[in-house]
Amino acid sequence: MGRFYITTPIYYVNDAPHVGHAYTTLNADALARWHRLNGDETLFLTGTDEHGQKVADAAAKHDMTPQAWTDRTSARFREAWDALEVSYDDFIRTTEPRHYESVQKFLGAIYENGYIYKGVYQGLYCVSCEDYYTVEASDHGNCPIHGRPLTEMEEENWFFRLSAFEDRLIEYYDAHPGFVTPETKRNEAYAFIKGGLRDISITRTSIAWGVPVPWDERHVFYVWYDALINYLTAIGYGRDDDRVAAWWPSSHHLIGKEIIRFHCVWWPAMCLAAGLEPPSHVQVHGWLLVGGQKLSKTMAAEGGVKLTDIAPVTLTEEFGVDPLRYYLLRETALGNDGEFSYEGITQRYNTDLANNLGNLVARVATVVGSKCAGVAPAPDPRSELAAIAASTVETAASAWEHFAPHAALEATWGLIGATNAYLERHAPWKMAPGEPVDRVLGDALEVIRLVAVLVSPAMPGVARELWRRLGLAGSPTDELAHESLVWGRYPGGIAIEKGEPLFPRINEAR
RNA sequence: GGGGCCGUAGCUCAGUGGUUAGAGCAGGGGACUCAUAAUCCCUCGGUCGUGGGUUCGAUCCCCACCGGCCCUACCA
Repeated sequence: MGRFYITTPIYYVNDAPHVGHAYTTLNADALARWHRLNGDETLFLTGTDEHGQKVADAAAKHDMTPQAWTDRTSARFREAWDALEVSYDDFIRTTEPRHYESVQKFLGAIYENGYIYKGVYQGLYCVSCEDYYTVEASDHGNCPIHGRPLTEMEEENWFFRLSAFEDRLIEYYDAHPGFVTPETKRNEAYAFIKGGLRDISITRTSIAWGVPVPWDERHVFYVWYDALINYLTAIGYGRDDDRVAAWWPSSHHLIGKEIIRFHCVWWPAMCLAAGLEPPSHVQVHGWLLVGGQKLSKTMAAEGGVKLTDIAPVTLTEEFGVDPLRYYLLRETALGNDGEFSYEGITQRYNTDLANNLGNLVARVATVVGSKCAGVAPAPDPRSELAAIAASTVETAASAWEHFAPHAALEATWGLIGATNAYLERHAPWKMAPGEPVDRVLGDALEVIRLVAVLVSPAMPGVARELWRRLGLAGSPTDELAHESLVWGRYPGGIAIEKGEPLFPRINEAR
């Protein structure tokens, strides 16, 4: 038993919560739930990034103060996560006083350590991006993102001496092989560092909506530099050193591949500059790409649908919260790009959830009803399923430890499949009531109990419902995994509930 | 311009310097009828993008090319 501190990126409030945000957040949630189940002291942090010119502009457009505006837009994320049963322990907003305090202390420490200096930034500026581009990065003098002409500008800025950390970053990477996973992403970051680092400008005078620079009131910190520090704010940086010391060594950042630079290069360098160890682990995930006919047809007016156009709620209305969670976790290995499609989620729902798990529960309940008068028998301690269950638990546990929810679920469905086959072989529905029937059905019920616990990080609602139908008191997460994920704990002798189909099949090819 | 990733069965993806390259789904056949027209068993199916090279031997290593994609310093 240890500690597990997992974070998502903080989401930019101007975006509406979409499936991409949900993908990251739900993976973090499942990992957090697994670790709690194992008795680890767990801290799961998410939140919103609320500074920058774009936020100030959006607020002005709605005739609101930036604070009032972000109060509203930040709440959308909380609501989305609550609807998806995301069990965050802390929701941080970069506009909170605690964050201002930590940012100023953290960057103040870097300043005092001599890694921040004043310079003049000269370059081609894009007003929409609020950023500069080099001539090479520009599109013939136009912004590569917005296509607008870039203007030549000069601004006095404070710079972070990133270039001073090349060697120390390389050393850190060499000494911590698991710092960034998967390995291909680690190599990407490593190669970038080896390629040479330039100093980066970290303040702005042209913007007011940000954290003031403590030693130069005319400046505010540029959004990214304040945003990263949220991971430390939440554990009390600058306010509670003991808490930082307790949690920071167990930190895991879950991020999308587009922000590798910030998390795998800048952020560890910033930590070193402030006199702190870098975070212990960054887990990078890939992107969900929209595929399939359904989404493209119905949701794209013109051009392709973007994942960012899809709100998680519209999917939960159609499939339910747990099936959506299952699909996002099961379909794609964390770290790889994956495909997100209407057809894909429908297929996962029908095959894995309805046909395999849901049908297993239904058929077992029916036979218990007809052969055991609805009273559950106990499992056989020496059942052939016991060994399969044990290896399933081992595989799943190892997968969760390695940030591989899809593998944990895959293993669990292997056990479900073995149990369906086991029933086929013994055909309890053909046997006369008695001890042999009881053994077979008790074994199947025990598998369902184990499955309830095993799927609880991914599908907490389904886990609770399975538990209830089995006639068990409390919830599947009341006991720690090492106690509950052991063959033979199902007591039997209790009335079970048949209930409606857990996952009614989705027919028709919509 | 620079850097990187990917291309393996109809689909989504695993995988390893060495005997017959795997899974799930889809397809085909059979069994069963407890169950959500579900389940179980068997089965079809791949010149591992193309062309070279290294090697006793490459899908896996190197080079080039073709095709798709990403990053280039604020969109999960």
